Amino acid sequence: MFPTFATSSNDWRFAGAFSFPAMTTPDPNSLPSNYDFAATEAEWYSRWSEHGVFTASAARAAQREPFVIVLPPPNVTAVLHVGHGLNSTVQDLLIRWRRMAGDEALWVPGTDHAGIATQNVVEKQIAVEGHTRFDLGREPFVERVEQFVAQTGGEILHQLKSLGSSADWTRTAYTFSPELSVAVREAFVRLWERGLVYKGHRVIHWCPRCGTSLSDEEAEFTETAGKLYHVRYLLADDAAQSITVATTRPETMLGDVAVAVHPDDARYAPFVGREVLLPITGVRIPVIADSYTDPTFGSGAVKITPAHDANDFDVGKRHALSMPVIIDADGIVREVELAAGRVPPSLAGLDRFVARDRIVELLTAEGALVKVEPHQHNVRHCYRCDTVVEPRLSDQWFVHMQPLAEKALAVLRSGQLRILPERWEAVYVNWLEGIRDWNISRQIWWGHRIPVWYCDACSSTAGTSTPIVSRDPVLFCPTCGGTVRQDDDVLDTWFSSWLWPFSTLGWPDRNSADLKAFYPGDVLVTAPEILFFWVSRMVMAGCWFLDETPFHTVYLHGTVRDMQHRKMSKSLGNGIDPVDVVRLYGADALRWTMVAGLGLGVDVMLDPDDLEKSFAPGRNFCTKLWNIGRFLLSRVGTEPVDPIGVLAPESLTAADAWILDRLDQAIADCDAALGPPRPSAHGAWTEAEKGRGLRLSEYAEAARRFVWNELADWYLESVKPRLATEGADREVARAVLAHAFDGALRLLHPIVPFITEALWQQLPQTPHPALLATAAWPKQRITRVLIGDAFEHTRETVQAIRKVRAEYNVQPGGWVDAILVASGPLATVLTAQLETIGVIARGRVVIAPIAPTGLASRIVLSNGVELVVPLAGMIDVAKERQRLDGEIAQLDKQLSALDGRLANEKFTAKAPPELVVAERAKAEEWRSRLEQLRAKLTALGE
RNA sequence: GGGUCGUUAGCUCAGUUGGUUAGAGCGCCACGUUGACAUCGUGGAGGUCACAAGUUCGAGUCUUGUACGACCCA
Repeated sequence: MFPTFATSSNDWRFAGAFSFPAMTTPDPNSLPSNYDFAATEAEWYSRWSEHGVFTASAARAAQREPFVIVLPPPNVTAVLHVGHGLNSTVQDLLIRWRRMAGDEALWVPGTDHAGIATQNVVEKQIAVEGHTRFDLGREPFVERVEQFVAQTGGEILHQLKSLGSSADWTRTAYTFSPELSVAVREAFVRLWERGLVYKGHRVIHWCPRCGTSLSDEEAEFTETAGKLYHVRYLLADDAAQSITVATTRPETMLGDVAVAVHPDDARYAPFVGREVLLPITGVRIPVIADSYTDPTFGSGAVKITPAHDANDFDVGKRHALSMPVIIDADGIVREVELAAGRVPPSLAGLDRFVARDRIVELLTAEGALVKVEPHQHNVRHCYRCDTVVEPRLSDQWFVHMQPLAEKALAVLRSGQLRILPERWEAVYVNWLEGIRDWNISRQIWWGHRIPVWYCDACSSTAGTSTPIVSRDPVLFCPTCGGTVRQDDDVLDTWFSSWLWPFSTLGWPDRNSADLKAFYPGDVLVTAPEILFFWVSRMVMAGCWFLDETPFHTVYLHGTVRDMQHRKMSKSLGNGIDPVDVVRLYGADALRWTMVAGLGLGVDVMLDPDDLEKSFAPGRNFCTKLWNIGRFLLSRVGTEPVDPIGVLAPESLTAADAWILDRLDQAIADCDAALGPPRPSAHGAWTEAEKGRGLRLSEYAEAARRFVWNELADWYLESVKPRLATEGADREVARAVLAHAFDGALRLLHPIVPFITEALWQQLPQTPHPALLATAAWPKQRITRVLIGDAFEHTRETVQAIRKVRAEYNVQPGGWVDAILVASGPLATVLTAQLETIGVIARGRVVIAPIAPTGLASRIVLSNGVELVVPLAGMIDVAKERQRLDGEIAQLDKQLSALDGRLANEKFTAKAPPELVVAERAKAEEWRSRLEQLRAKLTALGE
């Protein structure tokens, strides 16, 4: 059922062919002049699906190299945007490439339950009904979210199909499925058993709107124009003296427990150990010395609010200070904990930002506000709802990350893992080396409930509060048999997605066939934004739980931006809906546009206001390819062609040899741009191969150049007359034409799968193979038929004639006379080319041993041959002289530079000898050409 | 404040260990509908490789500094 791949055949065209019940072979002569991408894309996607092209097999993976990519799971409620389009195009390209190259290619798709994001969506829905989640209660709310997900979730996966994504949909996974939930609990329990999960009481990032804690990564910095308030705190024992502190958040002064100064700061030395009075409330707090204080910032004295600032929390711990909480979970100022007498009635119940304004007023009234300065600083915002994050003291679950980070660093250093572009490796290392513990508990309801239970009876009687941590639900206390209650918190969404590369393959079941066959995977394709959120955590999880990095390559692609270089986003309204693009221009046009513009790590610029212009490269390419195919196939016809391997070398023309050589070169260029697909030895990248491959735009350019600039522009033009005459040479031309186009379509298929499949089906193949999607990736010929560079002479001659024609505005239909002045072997080579040159350049071309005299346009070709185009009565002497003058001037300049270099003894002595020899030869060549040109100029003047 | 990187044609970018006359796509200019293709063809213009100094026979490429910019982290 699946193709075998020839290893030694010179003829890879049929190597991957496997027979299907005959498909209809429409007459290529009747291909419509306009490509119907909508119908074609729908038809071929369903045929690929029907034939199981996308479905990988663990059994087959034993016989060949597996190649595995896991899709970064989009949020289950997400709608496709152009970033997803870019991301999945890259993955599909790689998967299709490796599938053709003979790997057992597996692309695992799926979605993420996206705890906070999804909960927010449903909360907004019920808000319309005038309710909060608390009105509904936990279980009904979760049911409501489940319903919502069941009804609308996963739509994005269907949208991905319209882009041609060849993911294995039979393996579609979901981070909140029963199977993956098992993996989540397993991971939590294992980390607990190793002492790496713990419950901590500390200041975390709190989103008052979402009502939950956030990890460091989820609280994003935004540059904000704020104010720096300088507030005077009077000494308790001497109201004549004071300390001024600087703060950006005056409302937190209600929770101040100290003023800290640097121990070496002489200005404040006399105050240390004494007390100051908090303005407004009059609470007495000590002045302490702590080296955390930066004496150069603000006044050099800083207020300490341990419950509402992570750094202050550390200071508070060091000095055993109390930690009053004065802002509650909703962001309201009040006496929450240990704060009796700290919040005046006039401020209690106010929102934190309203309270800030009121406090500033009160401070001003009291005369405690010294000054206010404008101040640029970074403020953390919730990555889900953009609310300003409130640092808040609370109980949370953490993972102690350092042991995991060490493993993730080790695999990078050993070369088992690489990141492209390589500069991101430094960022990765930097982050892992300074890793902080991961807050994994969230105070929301939508997510994996933390697998921890408490027995109230035991903790009150025995005085132990040891939680019961379990893989399976706990119904009764194992100690006393009493009732238990489960921890209310759920796990961070990323705690399930960090297991994605193996939880989707059946882990923790070590005997899972998929896990054995497909772990570890190969490439992870994503944007740099989630390097820490997801990528590095997956590496840590893979290394920790399975002792192997989950992939050997991380490919970080650029971001899609608009013409002002702004990231495309819903809020800016500058997004592009890929579904629109597919509807207007087709998936292939979208894919080509993105891939062609995708330099390594480079952002893709698209104009949301001008889709036509933005996607013109892809649309134009597809149109051109369709026209090439339509014309070429109509000329080749439906009769079977000879396999290229059976053609006698001597039956090939210079053009045949040239295009076959160009195809070999294109294959080599594409392979070099894409590969190597995996480390060649011992699972680790060598220094030499580490930075190579995944140059997608180079791959696209190499394939484009071949099919457009070489096959269509030159070979197809040159072969027209041969096809018009019945006979052996026509059969050679047909065979070469079919072979070259077949190779081009194979090279292009990973980028533009639909149009290439549709065209490929029209090739006259025997036996008729089934699908390009599973055909073999092209290989260079082992034996090259070399006929020198005869066809290059043709190309240069044609271009020279065209230049003369353009110069003198010869009508396209008009024919010109041209004489090639040549003798010896070169004359022989050119003689064989005269007809071809004539047809392409529309010239009556002859060879002559001596240049004819008289007025003519004369061009010296690089092979020394003089091209003479008489153009009777049309030659403009001034124009000819100007052209020759220009050429002579430039060549003269270059030659003097070269001569200067050769005259430099240091150069001839120190440069590599072969270079010196080459440069001397070049100088001679230029000198003789210069003489030729000067002779022409002289002749012109006579 | 720390880290990483960038600055090459009007725009977006290649340029792999220093060594041909620095390339591509798009855009621009001229001509053109010759029976595949105007979503196209042919020809052409356009760059002191940010700036300064250094190493070298030789620098877009290596070193240092300056300017501007981007991204990540605190």
